[in-house]
Parts: sequence; C-alpha cells; structure tokens
Amino acid sequence: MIAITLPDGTVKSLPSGSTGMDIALSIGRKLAQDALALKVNGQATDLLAPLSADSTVEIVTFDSPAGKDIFWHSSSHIMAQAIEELFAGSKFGAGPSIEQGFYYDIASEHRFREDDLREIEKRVLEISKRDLPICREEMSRTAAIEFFSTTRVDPYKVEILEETLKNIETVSLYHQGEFTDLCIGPHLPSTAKVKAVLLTNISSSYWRGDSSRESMQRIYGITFPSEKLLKEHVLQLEEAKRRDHRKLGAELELFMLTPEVGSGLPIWLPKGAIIRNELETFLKEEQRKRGYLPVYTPHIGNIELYKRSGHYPYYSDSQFPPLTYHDEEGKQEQYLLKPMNCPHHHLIYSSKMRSYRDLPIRLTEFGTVYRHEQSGELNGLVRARGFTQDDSHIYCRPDQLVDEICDAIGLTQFVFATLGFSEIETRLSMHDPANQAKYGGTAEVWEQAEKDVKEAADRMGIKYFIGVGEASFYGPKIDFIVRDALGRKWQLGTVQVDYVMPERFDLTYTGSDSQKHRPVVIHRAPFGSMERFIGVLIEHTAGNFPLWLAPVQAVVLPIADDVHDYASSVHQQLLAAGIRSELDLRSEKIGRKIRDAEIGKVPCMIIIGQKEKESTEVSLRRHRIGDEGRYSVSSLIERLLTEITGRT
RNA sequence: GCUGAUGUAGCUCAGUCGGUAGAGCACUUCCUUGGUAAGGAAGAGGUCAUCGGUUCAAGUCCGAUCAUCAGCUCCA
Repeated sequence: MIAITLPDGTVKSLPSGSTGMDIALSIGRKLAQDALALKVNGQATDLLAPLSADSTVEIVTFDSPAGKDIFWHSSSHIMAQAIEELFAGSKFGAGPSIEQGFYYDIASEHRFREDDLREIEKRVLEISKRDLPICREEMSRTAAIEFFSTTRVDPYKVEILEETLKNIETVSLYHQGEFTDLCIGPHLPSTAKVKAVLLTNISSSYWRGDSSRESMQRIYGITFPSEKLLKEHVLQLEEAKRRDHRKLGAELELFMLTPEVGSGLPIWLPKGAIIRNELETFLKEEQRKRGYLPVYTPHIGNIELYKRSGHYPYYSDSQFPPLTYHDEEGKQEQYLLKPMNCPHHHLIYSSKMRSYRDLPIRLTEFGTVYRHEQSGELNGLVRARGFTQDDSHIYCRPDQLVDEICDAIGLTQFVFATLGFSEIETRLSMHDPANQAKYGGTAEVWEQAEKDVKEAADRMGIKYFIGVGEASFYGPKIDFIVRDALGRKWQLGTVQVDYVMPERFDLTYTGSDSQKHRPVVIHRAPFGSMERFIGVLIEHTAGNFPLWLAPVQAVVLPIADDVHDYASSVHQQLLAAGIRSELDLRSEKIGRKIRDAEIGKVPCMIIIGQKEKESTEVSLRRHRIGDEGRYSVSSLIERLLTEITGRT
C-alpha cells in the first residue's frame, strides 16, 4: 500500500501500482470523468501511470492552466493524426499547446485551405469517437531515431532527436491508433476527451523559427471537453472583436488610417485628438511636479548623429531610407527621419557645462518618431510607423541612479493606476550573454546596469520576471506589458538604464573634485507611445472612457421644441465651464436621442423637458447606468468638474 | 518581408451559371413634439480597391499592384 496525500491534506491509502484514475475514482465519479492527468509531487504525469511510492498528488482537470496545456497538446496530436489520414505524406514539425489552443507545423505537398480545416475538424471529432487510448512508450534515443527513420518516416522528428535532444538518453513516444509522435508528455488518457474543435487559421512558419530553413504550414486550433465551452469561447472572440481598437477607433471617430497618407501612419481625428491631448496634459502636469524640463527637437536629423549614437548600424533595417541631397557646394548630406529622440536630448545636455550640483537633469518631450516596421507587423495604433513617445532622458550621477529609476517606476505606476490598468506584467529585460554582438558597452557596465535595475525593481516592490535577450543594445530595461482584447501582449511603459550613450556622446559633468565625470542616462516613457497606449486603452475601456478623457463629455437632450431655448442655455453654461458638451436638436423622440448617445458612449446625458425648464433644473442620465435624478445646473457642473479634475 | 485570407454605398453585408448593381443602418428633406436604448414617409448615395488580360459581354474568370486581417519573422 502507498499513502497518497491530496491537495486538501487528506491521505488515502491505495495499493502500490494504483494510477491517477484509481485515485480520482476513489474520490468521485464526476472527478474521474473530468480527470485529464495527474500532478505527482508537483510533476505532471499521465493519468494511467502507475504510482509506486508515497506521494502528494493533484488531479488535473481542464479548469487548471496545466489541464488546458495538456488538453491542447494532445489535441495537436489528434489534429496531426487527422491531417495524416486525410493528406497522406504530411510530415510534422512542432506542435505545442499555446495560451489559447494549439498549433502544428506541417510540411505537406498539399496547400491547406479554409475548406480543409472543416474536413480536418470532422476527422478530429471522428478520431475522438474512436476513443483511442493514448499510450506512452519510453525508448532509447537511438531506438527513437531508428523508429522515425524507418517505421514512421519523419525527418523533422529525427532532427529534433539528433540535435535538440542530443544529450538525452531516454525519450518518450506517444501512440494513439496508427499515429505516433515524439513527445515528453503527459497526455490525455484517450482521444475521446476532446468533444469540440475549432481550427482557426492557417499561416506559415519557418522550421525551428529560422528564416533560412524551409517554411512550413502552421494550422492553429482550439479544442474543448464540451460543446458548451467552445460556444463560450466563440462568444469571447466576438466580444474581443467588438472591443478591437481599430473597429472602435473608426466607429467613435478617434483616428483613421489611409493608404493616401501611407501605411502605418495614423491620423488623429478631432475626437481622438482630445483623448491624446488630455493624456499629454495629465503627464505634463505630473512631470512638472517632478522636476522635468520640457524641450522640443526636430523631426529629422543628420545621419551622422545616429551613426554616433550607434542606432544606425543596429537598426538600419527598420528605418525609413535616408533623405539624401547635395548642398550648394555639391557636398552630399543625409538626413534620417528621427527614429528616436535620445541623441537630440544628449546634445541638449552637452550644450553647456554641467556641475554635479545640477544633476539630475530630466529632459522631456512628446517626440514623434518614424520607424519602418515590416508591413506584416502593422496593426492599427498599436503598431505604427509614425508615433509619438512620451520620451524623457534623465541625466544623473551614479549615486543618484537607483533613486531616479525608482521615481521613474513610481511615475509609471501612477500613470497606469490613474488609467485603470491593474493587470500589468513587469519584465526586467536583460541582455543575452550568448549574443554579445547585439549590445554596446563593456561587460562591467552591463553588470552594473542590470544590478541597478534589479535593485530599483526590488526596492519598489514590483513583481517581475526576467526576459533574457530583451534588453536594448545600450542597456537593460524595466518594461511594463499589458494585454489587448485578443490577449496579445504589448509593451507600454519602459524605464531603461544606459551607460553606453554617455560614452558615445562624451557626456560629462564636473564633480566636487573638479574633475570630469560620466553621468548615467535613464530613458523612460510611461505611456511608451501615445498611439499604442491609446489603442490599448480603447480596448481596455471598450471605448467607455472616463469622464475626463471622453471626447464628448455631455450631450444635452431636449425632449421637445418648446424647451430648445432652455436646453441651449444649459449647453452654453456647460461649455463655459469647460465641459465638452453637445446639443441634440434633432426632431427625434427622447428614446431615440438617448439610444444614439448610449451608442456614442457619451458619459453624461442631460435630459431637459418641460418639468426641468419650469424648475430650472436638469435631469442627468449616466451612460450604461441610467437616470441619476435632477440637479440644478450649477450643482451639475460642480459635480462633473469634480469628477473631471479628479480624473476618476 | 514571408504564408494564407479578404477588398461591392459612410457602416454591416447580399449579389446564383459571366448578361448594364441590391438590402438594413447612417445621411438629407418633409411630416411628427414626444419623458429615459430605434416614430413615419420620401430622397440622395457606387469607375464593384487599382491596373492589365480573357470574352460579343467581367463585381463575377486570370495576372500584377495596393491596402487590410490572422500568423510567422523582426522590434529602439
């Protein structure tokens, strides 16, 4: 007998050789039905693997992230089997589970089309009905190479075995019916667990992510243990579509993109410009309190500037080509559309002598930059070719550095909290020691910079994860990452430490010893890019902006013509108080006017009829809330202004 | 940039076998004057993304280009 400890602390005694299924059955039939796999002492294993020692176990179901991971991983195998049955000769690359489902990379003579996906879906469900047991088999690596060279010819699996797994003695294969895949597991006990499938799209990928290798066809899908869960998922996708900033941006007239201006070059429409302007004003106020000094710099700069900064050689691919012309003497000059603001700011720093008493100096600018992102990368506001960074550079002494990083983190946190972003991931972006060529500066400088970044992050008590190889070429970063409506991650705010640029630009200050010293630079941008931030904000709020940001804050809705004069005077009073108000004088019924204001996501509807006119009051209706009762005009204005200035 | 898909009125979308382009919403005008999410009628609105080809005839078939979407790759 062995002792099995369950997550709630109860201990069950079962015969040695019992499986996860036996444990689940001993707890309840429902659990046994839902059980997908087992965690033994924290390690995921197959449900039918026999246990021979005392252990702490947890039954894994679809409700847990581990359960979804296993479910979708097995699903990718089932899809591969379906594809193999339908399209003989298909070879399989990698087929992992991902955050929302799974994919499999396939090399096939056949070009997969939308219609094929429906056929494959049918076959997946058929394989599910066959209720094939999914069995693990362990063998030596050499035996597995033999297997994938002769029994099941799949050169990709052989390559994985020979390269990725070259230091591993024993590997595992999983069999289900005629299909076998090389896989570490664990997997579902049977194909029958998969009850609903949706194959979502076909794209391409490179074998092992290497663009010099052959390209494969990647099929994405998602599966569920019930039809009901699939329906919920489809509803979620539809909701995400409704929140898509590109759709809302057009509907609410916030911004536009047109090939007549150029791909990836957003134009801010009046309503979008209001939001951006409010956000800029907000940050400017906060920065003024924190001792930042505003500057302005031009949109283009001599190419020599970027060669000096080191940006040009590192990033020449993603810049617009230089503007080249010849001056009066025939000398050639080249200018670059500004891909970043830092070099300009460095020149401002070095435009005069700086004393250690002057530091830190915090230069700030909403600087518009242009980067030639690959066409396939462009995505509304969140990935554009022209965008504005809320860019500041803080020049400080080494002894001030950690304090300054902490202040920058604090400002970023304040900005995010004000805008209601609560689910932020923070990444410490460090350099990749295996790829030194990607970075400027010496090893000592990097060591110091990464230590400083960590110290500041720890002092600010932020939860973070380390991103190896995510650093910029001049230094490590603290990146603040949020998700869009579709769950895709976007980097917004960033705080970066830079010991490299001060060298390149020979930045100095005079110390108390009257000697020259090197300052350290912090690059920081709480919003990151105004475009991206607002794009994500649109999705985050679904276009229901807080009052202080709403392009139209109030709309005055008279019920009938005989109160138009009074309504118009209320509207004028709102405007005079600085509230962005509109007046709806259409000859529509009040229900219609309310509906249009609700659809337009206007936060306040000011409803005015005969009763309000007589008592010189107004009725307030809040967007998505409803009737809030009567107010005098002055008390309404006071209430709205309090909400606006408080940015709540 | 790569792979696949898409492109018809301001928006959402029909358009069969290749035979002179349709709906709803929005818009304009008129009627209607009302109490918390759609009052009624009429009207206007299109070089079917662009360019080229096949054909007696192309929104429809073929090719190229541009743009958008999904993913890959890249990312200061």
